[in-house]
Amino acid sequence: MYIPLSFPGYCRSLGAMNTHLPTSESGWRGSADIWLEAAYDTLLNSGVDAVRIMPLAKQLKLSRTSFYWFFKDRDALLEALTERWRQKNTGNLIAQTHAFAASITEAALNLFDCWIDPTLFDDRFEFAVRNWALQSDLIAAEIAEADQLRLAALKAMFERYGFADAEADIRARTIYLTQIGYISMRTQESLATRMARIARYVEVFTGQAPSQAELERFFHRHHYQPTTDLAG
Amino acid sequence: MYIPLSFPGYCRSLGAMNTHLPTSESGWRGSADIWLEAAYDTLLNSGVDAVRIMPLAKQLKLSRTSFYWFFKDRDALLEALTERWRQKNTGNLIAQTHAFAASITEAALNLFDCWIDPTLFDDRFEFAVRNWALQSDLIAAEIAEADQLRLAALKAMFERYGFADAEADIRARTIYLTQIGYISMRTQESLATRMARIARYVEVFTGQAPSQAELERFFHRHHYQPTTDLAG
DNA sequence: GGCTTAATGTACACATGTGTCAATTATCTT
DNA sequence: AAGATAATTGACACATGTGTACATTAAGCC
Repeated sequence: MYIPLSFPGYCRSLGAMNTHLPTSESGWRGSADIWLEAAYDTLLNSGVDAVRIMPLAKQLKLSRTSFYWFFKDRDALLEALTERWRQKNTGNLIAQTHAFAASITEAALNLFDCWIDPTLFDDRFEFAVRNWALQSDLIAAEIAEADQLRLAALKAMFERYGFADAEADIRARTIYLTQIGYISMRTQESLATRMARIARYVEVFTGQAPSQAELERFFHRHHYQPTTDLAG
Repeated sequence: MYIPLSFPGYCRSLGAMNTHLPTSESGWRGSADIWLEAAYDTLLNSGVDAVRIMPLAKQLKLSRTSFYWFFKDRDALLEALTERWRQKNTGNLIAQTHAFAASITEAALNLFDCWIDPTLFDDRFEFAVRNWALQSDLIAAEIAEADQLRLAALKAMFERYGFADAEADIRARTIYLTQIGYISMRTQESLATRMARIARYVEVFTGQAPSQAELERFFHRHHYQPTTDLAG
C-alpha cells in the first residue's frame, strides 16, 4: 500500500498507487490504467454516479477487489479522473488563445480549433465534469477556477486586438459561454454543418467578418473541403 | 392504488397518485406535494441521483414507506419532476419571444426578462434536468425537443425583425447557447453586475445597440436603479 | 526450480437503497 | 361514538454497493 503522492502546482495528485509501472505491458490483466480508462468511459457516458467499482469490475472481467491493489478507494479513482481533466481541457484552450493571428477574426478561428479538433478539447469530458460539480463542492471549486482562467485568457486575447476592457469582457463571455452552451446541449452536428456556420459565428463574436483567406486556412487545417460557396 | 393518468399534448402524466387531493391542508403530515417539493429541492441542490426515497423520508421526518401511498415508485416521483419542468421553462421562454417589441433590441430585452425574473425561467431546475439527461435517454429526448422548440421560436423572432434565414439562425443559437452556457457555469452574479452587461450583450447578439429608452424600460420593470451612467 | 513480489480471488461484515405486506393509528363523516 | 377511509409504520426479503483480511495464483528473477 502506497499513499497517493502530491505535487505542487496545477498537477495536484496522481490518485493511483503503484505509479512506478505507468503503462508497461506486463503479463497481468489489470492495471491502474485500464481501471482509469473504464472509469473515464463510464463518466462520459453515464456520469459520476455510474463510476462504481463493482460495475467496472464486471465490465473488465476482473474481481472487484483487485481494484484495491491499484487505488486506495473509489475517491482515489475519482481524483485521478479530475487530474486528467485538469491537464487536458484548460491547458489546451488557453494555449489556443496565444496562437499567432494577424487579426481578431483569425484569433477567433484559432480558438474554434478547440471545438473542431477533439485532441485539443474533450467536450464530453467537460460536460461530465460540469455535471459532477452538482454533487461535489470540490469539483465545483475546480471548475470555477478553470472558468476564471479561461475567461481571463479570452478577454486578454480580445484586448490584444484593440478591444476596450468592458467590450473585451463581454465578447470573451459570449464566445466562451456559447461554447459551454453547445457542450451543455450536447449537439451532434456534422462537420459540414458546423463549418457552414463558422464564418457567421466569427462575425457575431468579433463584430468583423473573417477574410476569405482566413476561412480557407481554417478549413484546410481541418481537412475540410467546402462543397458550396461560402456566401450562404 | 391508482394508475397515473395520461393526458394528450405537452402535459403528459401526473406521476403522482391520489391526485384528487391536490394541496388541500388536511390534518395529515404527508402529501404528494411535500414529497415532490422535497424531491425538487434535492434535484436542484444535488442532482437526480440524490433524489432517493430514504433520504427524503429522513428529511421529511416521515416513514420511508409512506411514500408509496402517494407514488407508485421512485420513477413516478421522477416523472412528476419532469412534468413540472416541462410546464415551466419552455412555455415561458417561448412566450417571451412573442412579447410586443418595436425593434429587435427591445425583443432581445424582452427575452432577457427570463434571465432576470426567476418566475419566468428556473435556471437551476434547467441545469439539474440537463445533467439528468446523461443517465436517462428519456430525459435526453425530452431536452432535445425543448431545445428544438426554443431555438425555432428565437429564430422566428429574429426573422420577424428582418434578419435573413442563416443569420437569424446563428443569432438565435448565439443568444440561446450563451444562456445555456451561463446556466451550465452556474454563475452567481449580483443584479448590478448583470444589469451593467445587458446593453453590450444586446449589441453583440443583435448587432445593434439598444436605445436609452429601451434600457430604462428594462431596468424599470426589474426594479433596478442604475447607480453609475450607462455609457460604461 | 525456487523465491519474491505483483496481481487476483473468496469470504466476510457492513451500509444504503428498493418495494411489499400486514398491522396500526389518525382523521373525517354521519 | 362508531365506522370508513386516509395515512403511517415496522418487519421482511432482496439488491447493489463498499472496503478488509486472508488465501491463492501468476510473473519475473536469479
